[in-house]
Amino acid sequence: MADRAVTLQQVAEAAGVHAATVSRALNPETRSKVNGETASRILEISKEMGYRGNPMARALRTSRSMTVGVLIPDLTNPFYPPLVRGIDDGLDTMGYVPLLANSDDSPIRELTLLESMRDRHVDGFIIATARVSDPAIQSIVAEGLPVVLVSRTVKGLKVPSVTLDDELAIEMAVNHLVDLGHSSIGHIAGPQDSTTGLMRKAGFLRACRSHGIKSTAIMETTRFNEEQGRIASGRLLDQYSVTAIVASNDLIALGCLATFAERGLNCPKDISLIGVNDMAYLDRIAPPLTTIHTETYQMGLNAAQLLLSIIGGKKSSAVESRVLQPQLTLRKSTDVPPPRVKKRK
Amino acid sequence: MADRAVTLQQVAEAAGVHAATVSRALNPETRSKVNGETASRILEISKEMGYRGNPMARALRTSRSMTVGVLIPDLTNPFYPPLVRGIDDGLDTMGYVPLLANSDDSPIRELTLLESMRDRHVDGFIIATARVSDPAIQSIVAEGLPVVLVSRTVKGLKVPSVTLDDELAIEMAVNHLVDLGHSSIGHIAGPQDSTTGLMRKAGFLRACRSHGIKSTAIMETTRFNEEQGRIASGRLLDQYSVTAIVASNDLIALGCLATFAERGLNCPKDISLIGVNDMAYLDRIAPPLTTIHTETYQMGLNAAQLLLSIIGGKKSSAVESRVLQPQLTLRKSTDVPPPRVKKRK
DNA sequence: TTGTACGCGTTATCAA
DNA sequence: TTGATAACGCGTACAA
Repeated sequence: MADRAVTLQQVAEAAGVHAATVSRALNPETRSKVNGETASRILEISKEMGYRGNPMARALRTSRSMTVGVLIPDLTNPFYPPLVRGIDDGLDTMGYVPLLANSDDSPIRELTLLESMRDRHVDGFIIATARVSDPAIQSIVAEGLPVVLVSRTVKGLKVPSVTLDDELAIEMAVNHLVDLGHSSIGHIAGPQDSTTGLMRKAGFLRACRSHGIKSTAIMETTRFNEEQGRIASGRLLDQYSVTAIVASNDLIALGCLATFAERGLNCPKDISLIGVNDMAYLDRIAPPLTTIHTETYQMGLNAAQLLLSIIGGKKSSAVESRVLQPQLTLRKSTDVPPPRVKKRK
Repeated sequence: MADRAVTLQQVAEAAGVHAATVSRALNPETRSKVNGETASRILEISKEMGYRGNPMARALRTSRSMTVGVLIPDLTNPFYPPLVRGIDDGLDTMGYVPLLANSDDSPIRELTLLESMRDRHVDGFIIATARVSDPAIQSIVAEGLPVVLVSRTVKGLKVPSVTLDDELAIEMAVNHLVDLGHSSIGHIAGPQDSTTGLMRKAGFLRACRSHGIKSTAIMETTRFNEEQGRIASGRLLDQYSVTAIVASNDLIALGCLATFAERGLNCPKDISLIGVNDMAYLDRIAPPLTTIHTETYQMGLNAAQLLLSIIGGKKSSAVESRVLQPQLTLRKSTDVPPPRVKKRK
């Protein structure tokens, strides 16, 4: 049963022509250079024989592996599965295959992974682990390899990217809270070495300013996760008296909810909360989380499309980055502020 | 900046030896066949020159691609990210890289993907999409390619696998409910063309029998998802009067909760619910879901290890499958049955 | 339109 | 212990 792979040579012999002719006939790009009849005959024979071609030989010859390196922080972070799924589906349309790896947000691991993928001769990269300053990515870009950044970008690096309008996202969140009547609003900011954390904090500051409310109640986290969110929100509540919190993302928001529970705070009656991303199953938690929706799947799909266009020959500097629009998703974690705010000091 | 890859030839010239010698020196397996001094000299020079090697050329020559095909139903199903992460980490230890693809539980897509991966000369497969009868997988196995099944298996196919003890999992669920005093227990079974759905239903029947309770309140779904769970649980409640439901997995349990909400049923006061897998963030929903915990990450890690041992030369028939032990995780969706059960007929 | 010849970068086999 | 040589399977100038 275990036939060894059929080779071009064998097809050629069976068809009574030279291997080169078979190669030309099988490649759509060069098929025109071969007699129509013989071409279709070869096509038929190769199909009969179950010819598949050897991707290694082809890759060695063309130095194109038909693979793409996909780098994300951590697949078990619920933000990424839809993103990766979008990338997968996008790459699949052109016969490309992703080489997926998790960096756990470690710069050295990112470097290792990037180099390992480069050594495997991937045709390009889709990177979701970018930091504001990221030498590893810069060096990959400097080598001239096709790169698309997704979700996060590198400051000052001119590379195509697909991102959420992070500033706008937070502004929408603040606007929503202000509309409800809040004026003491806190922010749990994400890591400031990522553009998402950075831009969202900037958005918070700008929105507060535009509403004329002072915005000192800010705590930063070092990771976008629940634990960090729990700790930071605890510190925030220790130091400030706020009626609402804008979390830099949903995971951090989940941490805030944990803090609320610890302190017997009812959300949204005592305090309102809003997150960013609208990760899966947030509508099922208690309380269902109001959040800013991100089209994560589309983000991945777009990233794949951009990269494919670059691999296809388009100058990297000529492809324009895409910025996805955030969308307010109302649920139950935000409400009007409680009647009276008790000051701590 | 964009140096073209350093080749074996170039290192050889720089070291004043033949390329073959460099090859031998660089490969740990053959290093003993080369003079110790020259070996270390070559090693040093190659490091200096930043020699990386060309995986395509190597693969062409050795017909080993250092890649593994990983097939799952759908990455956005929360069960899979930890599984894939385990696989990733397991493969990474030996320098292998996963080629990930989603089948969406479509048999034809599974076939296409499997063939496409085979054509890419992956060194083996880790498959999480198996159906009870699965010709595509059988033919891959028949071709002699290394395969490890994970989570689900193919009936009658002698292939190493890593699975949960599905029957036991459901038995534990039923036992828990019986301990609480329930005697009218329903089951939302998963798809019966997957061993998980099948075995879990069998476990349900067996457990009921052992407790001497009749177990006719069973509804089957065609997919392991929330929507199907919602529909099936609706039908179950229309036809039977039960005080508790065992869902074949957590997603289905989520669907049950949706039905409860629709009908104004309080869980667990009016009806108890228990799921399987303990997917992420189930402790945050309302009510926190009691479930049977699965070590999903370990499952993936183990699968990778088994596959690597086969690729490493171990006879597939000689590696023993692993069966993971389920674990009852108590939360808030199960309680004693309501005082009086109103019969419908 | 088709065939020839070579090379992509390695590794394996043989001689030396 | 090392060097020479072939071969893995394919694509592509170039010649015919």
